Amino acid sequence: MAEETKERILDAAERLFADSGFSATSLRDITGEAGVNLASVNYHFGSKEALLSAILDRRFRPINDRRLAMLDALETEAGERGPAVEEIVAALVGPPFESLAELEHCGAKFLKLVGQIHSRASEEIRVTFLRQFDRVLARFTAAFQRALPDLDADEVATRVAFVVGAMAHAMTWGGRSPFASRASRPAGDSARLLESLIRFAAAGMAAPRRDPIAGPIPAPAATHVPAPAAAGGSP
Amino acid sequence: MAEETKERILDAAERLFADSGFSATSLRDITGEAGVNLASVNYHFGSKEALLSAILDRRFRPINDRRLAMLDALETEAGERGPAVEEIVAALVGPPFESLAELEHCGAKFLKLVGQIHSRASEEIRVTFLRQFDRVLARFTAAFQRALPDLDADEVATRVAFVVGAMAHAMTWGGRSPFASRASRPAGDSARLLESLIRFAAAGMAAPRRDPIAGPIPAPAATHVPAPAAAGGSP
DNA sequence: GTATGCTTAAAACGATCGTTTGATTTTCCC
DNA sequence: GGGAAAATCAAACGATCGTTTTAAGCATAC
Repeated sequence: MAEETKERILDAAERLFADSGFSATSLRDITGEAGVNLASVNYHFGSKEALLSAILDRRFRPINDRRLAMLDALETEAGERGPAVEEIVAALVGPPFESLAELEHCGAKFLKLVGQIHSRASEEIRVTFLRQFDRVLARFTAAFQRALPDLDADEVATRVAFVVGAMAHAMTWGGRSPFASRASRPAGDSARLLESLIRFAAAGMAAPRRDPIAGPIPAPAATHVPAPAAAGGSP
Repeated sequence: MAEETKERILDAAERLFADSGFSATSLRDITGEAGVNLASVNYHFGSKEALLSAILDRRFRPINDRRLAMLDALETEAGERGPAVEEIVAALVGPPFESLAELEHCGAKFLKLVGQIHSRASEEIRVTFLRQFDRVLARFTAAFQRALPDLDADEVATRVAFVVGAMAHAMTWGGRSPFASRASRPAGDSARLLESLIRFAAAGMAAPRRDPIAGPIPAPAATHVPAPAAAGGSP
């Protein structure tokens, strides 16, 4: 009954961290939900922080391995000119969604946790564990750079960050905006959500670069809008 | 010295919440940083949750007012056919970045807090305060729908969520991915970041819709990749 | 001057946190 | 079957949490 306890803790903690966040979830919540003793967490994992690392490691390692394997296959297949933008995007954002589909309800909450981690990422976690993302991001940024030679390196890195943000947000909220009052999207069509995300991200990555010739962008600052009168602007 | 204490609390709490998150920041951290007494928070705001609401309200109200004012101006100006996609995007994501520029260092940390809230949004906060986002998102979704008549309503809502995610991520991390080891982007070029975001988001919103004719998307599932061997795939 | 209303100050409250302890039970190999 | 190792258990530790209480400052109005 050794491994079972560890996995019960991992599952419960993954679910609770995703729902309520790391700091707001107590070890007593976790052990209560898992049906194990309070001291089991510190016995098996050493500390609460180490438990979080174990959760992330369990899910992220195969995801990142799969991302790199898909990118390898794409680059081998495409040969000289490199894979297309949409293919690279699919290799970057696809594996997390595949994990969602595989784990079905078991580990579905993990994706919410991913979104939380992407936006929080306490310093300790970042330096001790998430170093593997360096490798993944570097590989994908290089692939995008080759597919988009018109963009400078900074622009590519910035747009990759946009893709990661859109992905994390979609994972956390299932494609709906968090504040929309409408009922949330029915579960199960994560394939459709992934398809939409790939199209969106590929088009964004391939957007024309700034200042193809010159001149300021015609959009926001140009449109002079008087500041809204007082506060509380009703409907 | 009444208003000064309240604002010192708001400023310090905004900064600390943005850096460490809501649950991980104690009232003693806040009052220590602000140089005020511990009981001042509960005296002036009632509770820690109410303090967070006050912080969000102080910054979000003018931002959302400005978003709607810009959209109003765009729609008046464009007349029958409605504003362009890029203009709508600029009205949606521009105001938060303008607030960053105006507040400069004073309230710069607020954008990180925005990113945190967009990904966390504890239930109480969501239902009591952030209802105003319903109005904003409904208006902008309708504007996008008019500019992109080929897309169905679900697809528009999904893509708007992607834009919000990319924006929140950019606000939190300043356009760099959170796990990149490189030095963070020098502050001050938030205008460039905004410009990149507008281009990216506009292109993503205007991406061709799914299945212009038929057939599965050629990207992820099609590429058969053998699952990576064992765990621990080294560099 | 005293009284009144707002604000700050210091201290303590009960609750809950992550962690540790030491005894007890279970497991598994010889 | 006996015994060392691994795992679970109840209980408590010190620390810190959000909140409350009580008293002291300090203006202004009478």
